[in-house]
Amino acid sequence: MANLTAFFNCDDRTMEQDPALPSLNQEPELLKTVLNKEGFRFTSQRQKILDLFQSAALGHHLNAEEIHQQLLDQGEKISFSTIYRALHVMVRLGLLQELELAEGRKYYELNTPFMDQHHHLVCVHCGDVKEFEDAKMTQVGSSESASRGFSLLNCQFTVYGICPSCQSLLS
Amino acid sequence: MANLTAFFNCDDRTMEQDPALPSLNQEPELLKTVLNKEGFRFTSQRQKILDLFQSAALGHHLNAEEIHQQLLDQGEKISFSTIYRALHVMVRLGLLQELELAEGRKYYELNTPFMDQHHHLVCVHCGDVKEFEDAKMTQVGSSESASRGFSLLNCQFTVYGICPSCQSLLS
DNA sequence: AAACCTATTGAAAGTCATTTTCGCTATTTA
DNA sequence: TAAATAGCGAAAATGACTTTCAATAGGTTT
Repeated sequence: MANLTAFFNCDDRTMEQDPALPSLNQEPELLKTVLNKEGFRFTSQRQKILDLFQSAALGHHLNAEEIHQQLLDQGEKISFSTIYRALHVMVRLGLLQELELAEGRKYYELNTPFMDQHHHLVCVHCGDVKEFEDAKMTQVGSSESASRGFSLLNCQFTVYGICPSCQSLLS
Repeated sequence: MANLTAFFNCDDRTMEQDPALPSLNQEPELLKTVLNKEGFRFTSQRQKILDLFQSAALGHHLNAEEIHQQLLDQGEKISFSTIYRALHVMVRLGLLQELELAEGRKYYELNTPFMDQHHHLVCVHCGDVKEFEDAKMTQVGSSESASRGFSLLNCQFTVYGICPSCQSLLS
């Protein structure tokens, strides 16, 4: 069986990801509402983590280490366990999306409706990540999952290559 | 910087992935040839691991644990370090492809030319993985990498959802 | 075919991102 | 506002890989 922790490991509550994604950017109180609706509690740590994503450029991805560091930089002490737990809860609630950028660690970014979903072009040498959008991806993802009776949660297209500057370094 | 071990961590030899993929399925001696050409040695362990992939259905993916278990089942003792090292070498040589199926571990499968590349539909609940093909993926991957000057290594489209049987379990 | 060089192996120790445990604190709910 | 318990931080644990190192074996040379 799969071990997709961010989807299923928020303690033991059984709950499905909410298909109607709230637009948190506007409502300062919305995080509390969304959490409480599902029996989670609002905490300042969770708000601060979400704030990081909201103040970054849309589509910017962060990992646990970077979140920890950015909070330290702004004078907030927080433990890694809290960060990981908050990330899982927010993925579960559909606020964040978990990304596999093939670097041995997980990245997260604000979840966006399917139509705006973007994908990633990764340089395997320097780790640089470029984002791009292409409606064909979402089409293929939804038609493929529909044809097999899957209910679609999300889809990721990741292209691995070597960026121009690394190409010149390597040659 | 990225930590894509299978691309870059085969000891310290600097070598690029061979763009011309040999079709190993026919030639029993080819593994030795391919290894020796790049200064690697042919060993029975490497052959046995490759055999597992070749005897499985094309596109079947295995992780280190499964390889270890299957070899044990057929009476072969092998260490995990040997398995991981062999996998890295074979990815480096273009014989295998590394997959990120978002389950906290890496999967491998026989590498196929781009035109036959297939993608994955994963049930996040039971972990079941279906394969599918769609030429649009490769098109988008190569045009996107070309437009940014990246040299394309490979691309993976992974769709996450809930399979029909898990849907009925969960409802 | 024996000698030689060094890549590869297995066992065990080490890494590192993430998870869990547990006593204490803070948010909800009654 | 008190009782119930979700969430917190610190530290220990986990698990997938990696590395180390002495012994072995593939490939090459003589």
